[in-house]
Amino acid sequence: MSAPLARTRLEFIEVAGRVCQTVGLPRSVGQVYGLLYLSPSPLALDDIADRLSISKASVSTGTRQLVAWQAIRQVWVPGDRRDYFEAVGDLREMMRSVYSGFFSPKYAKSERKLEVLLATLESERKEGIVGRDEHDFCKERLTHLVRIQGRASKLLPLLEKLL
Amino acid sequence: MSAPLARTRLEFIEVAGRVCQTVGLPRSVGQVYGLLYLSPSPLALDDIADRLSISKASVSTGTRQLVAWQAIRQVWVPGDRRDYFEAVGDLREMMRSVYSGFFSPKYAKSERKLEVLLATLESERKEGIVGRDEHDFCKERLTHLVRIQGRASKLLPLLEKLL
DNA sequence: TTATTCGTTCAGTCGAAATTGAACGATCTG
DNA sequence: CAGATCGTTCAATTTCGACTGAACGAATAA
Repeated sequence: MSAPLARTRLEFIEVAGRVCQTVGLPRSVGQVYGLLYLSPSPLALDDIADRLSISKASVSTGTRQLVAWQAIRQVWVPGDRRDYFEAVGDLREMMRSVYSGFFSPKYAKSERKLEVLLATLESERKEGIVGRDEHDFCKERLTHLVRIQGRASKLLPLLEKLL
Repeated sequence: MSAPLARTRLEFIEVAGRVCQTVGLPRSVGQVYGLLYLSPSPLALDDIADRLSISKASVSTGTRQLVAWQAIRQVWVPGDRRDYFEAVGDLREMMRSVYSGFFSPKYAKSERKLEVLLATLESERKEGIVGRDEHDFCKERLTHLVRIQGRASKLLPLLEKLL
């Protein structure tokens, strides 16, 4: 049994859940993080499940996700063998790990993909599958993408520092 | 009847679709844009539907979305009363409008929400619903979010220029 | 006028992902 | 040792939203 959550925290949890949902992440992940972010003391897994009225299974998977992103950390509470969690105060660590674990691989992949596409385009030009005009047009557009994406790959790490 | 698409364009369409999907946008939107981006000449709505093998309904909603974002534009082809579409070559226009039409409102909303939450927290403190410790802790975390989000709102427009 | 063509809208379907409840292994307790 | 507690896993379910087909109004053509 624990004191009910203040409206401030309830609404924050709601917002965090919605934010996650609109970004394509499970709502429960946002709720767990929202709860922990405004929690002065660490919470155990069943506390989280109770307070959010969601299943322990969701909390289990959610916390694992958040731990992997370093958005929360697992802390040990003497005299209790349950797992406690607390939110990481500084969000930069989280953003860094989310970037390097999620965005960075995607960018690398798309970068390679663009190169492959340009090569394909050339070979298709040689085989006469695409005409000269179409080839020139596509090449220009694809190289434009390569330029943009090159700049982005330089800018994003910088952004992470400025934030 | 129209010439089949070269493998370059097919694969590009696939990539564009996947990218949209991972960002939480409909795959069809990405496909439409991908097709148009590598299209030397404008395409009509049924052309798009045929080449992508998706329904006209999807294309209709997709193009409307993309037009709103200024990612594509509607062009008029003399002698044909159908709507033709072409991709906007320079992506900066698109990013600007996507930012001001999608991200910016969200940011403004969340900013307001944070202020409201801070006010709620104060009143709940006055009513004794939250103790002093909890109040201080939550206030610190919330103001931290306000700081970050303030910096973000300044940085994003800058990023749009640098890209 | 009637018959087509074009694009949009809307209710219904479908699939993918989130969430759940139950079962399980592991670890502590009495 | 038996009993209880804790966290994870997995199959089943629910939920959510993209996608579709059909119906519709508007605009053109015959």
